[in-house]
Amino acid sequence: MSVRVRFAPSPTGNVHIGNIRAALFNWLFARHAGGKFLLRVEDTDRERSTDEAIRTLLACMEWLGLDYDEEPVYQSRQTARHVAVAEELIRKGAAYRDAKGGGGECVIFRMPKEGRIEYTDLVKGTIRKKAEDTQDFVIVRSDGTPVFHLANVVDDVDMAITHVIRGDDHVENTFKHIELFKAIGAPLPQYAHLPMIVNNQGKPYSKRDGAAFVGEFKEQGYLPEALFNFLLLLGWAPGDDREVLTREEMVQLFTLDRCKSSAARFDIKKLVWMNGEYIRRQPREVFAAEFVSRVRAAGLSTEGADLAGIMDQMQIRTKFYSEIPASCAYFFTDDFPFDAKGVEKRLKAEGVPELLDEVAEKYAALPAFDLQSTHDVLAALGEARGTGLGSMVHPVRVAVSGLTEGPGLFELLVLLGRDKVCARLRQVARRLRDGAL
RNA sequence: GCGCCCAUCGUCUAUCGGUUAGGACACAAGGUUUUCAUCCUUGGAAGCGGAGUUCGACUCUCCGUGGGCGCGCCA
Repeated sequence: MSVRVRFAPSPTGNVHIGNIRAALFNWLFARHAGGKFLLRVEDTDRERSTDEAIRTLLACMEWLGLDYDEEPVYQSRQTARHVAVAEELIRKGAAYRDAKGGGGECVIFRMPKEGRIEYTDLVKGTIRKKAEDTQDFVIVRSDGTPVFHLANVVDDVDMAITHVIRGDDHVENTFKHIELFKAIGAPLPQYAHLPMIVNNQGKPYSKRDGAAFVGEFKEQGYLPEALFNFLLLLGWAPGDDREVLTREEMVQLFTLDRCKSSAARFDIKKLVWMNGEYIRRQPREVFAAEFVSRVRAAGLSTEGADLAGIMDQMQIRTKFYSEIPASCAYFFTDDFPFDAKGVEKRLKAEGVPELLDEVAEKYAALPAFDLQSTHDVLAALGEARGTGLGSMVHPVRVAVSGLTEGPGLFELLVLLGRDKVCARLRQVARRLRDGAL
């Protein structure tokens, strides 16, 4: 029988990373097996399940490349079917009406009273429980609406789901679900329960622990491929030492028996590293497209700039695309901001304006303005003053870029070009004398 | 309280009875008295405790301990 799995989120307006990870594992499992990955929107909470919330959900899935097969099923449209199944269960004697709890009569499902219920979890192994430790439970509320367990199982039956891959927090529910499947007379799916993503305290990772929703990662400049890869490594490993994998490798290598059964802490530092790793590995055209669009979106013009040279320098040191305008503005405009600490530390020192003027003068007189010559001028000056190259480099860097970090200074100078460099050095010297910086 | 699940470096993990317990992130040092980053090299860093099974346990079993989850007319 061919594999059919589903992602069954209830749209709340935000998509939690723990949730999307379940989607990711389901997707990988389906793609690996050549089966179907289905989407079921559990929108029975009409308050929160707005059209907007559903759009957010779909957008997050698309962003991560989690494409689904067949039309999405909207659970709220299946209510009549759920209730009909409950009626059927009453007829079979598997459920009964009761009025003890709230208002009117609800429908309660009968759990076995003796023996044991057990199943083989594809990641956790055999899980069993004595029947006496289970209790009958409500499947239709007294207002006539179906409860999660019923809806979930009936939909899985109707969608012919073969494998239920979901969070750890459902291991207990599975006993109820199995009995429901049996009572309905439907074949049991196989189960796989994924460990949870937890915070430093071992509690389920939540918005209080940092970015917890897919949308936040997107806003903060994470690449979907990096997030995807990182989330996969939380609970799964290929078995060899590879960590950065292509989507194809993931699909090919993914199996549930390689999933871990213990919870994983969310370590943002590794995600940050991985994001930089993905940016570095991107083909130049991809990086270039993103780079240019970020620069232009910040209102800067790339006219006349040595884009290829700049990108050579910047691709290896970019961790987030979102930081590009700030880290590169000085390449594209003379009106760039100065880092206050850098100014204080490198420019507000005795003799700096004179130094900058002198450098400008020497640079202007150079027969060729290149890596070697620009370096030699500063080296000679440092030598003459007995202060070394470092004390030349730092003020010049801040003067021409406003920043204390960036490409190697001489690479940076050549990329800017002699005219801009000299003009900026003189301008900064003037502003320093005028106390305007 | 009852039940279920889990337990390797600080973190993510490899190991499926025999390894100097490997890799990655992070950290530290060096290559690099021009920064940041990249790259390379090096370093420190782990089997929760106790029994048992076995010639031999990180690995299997049991008992503790710790943590998580479940026990809704929530999903």
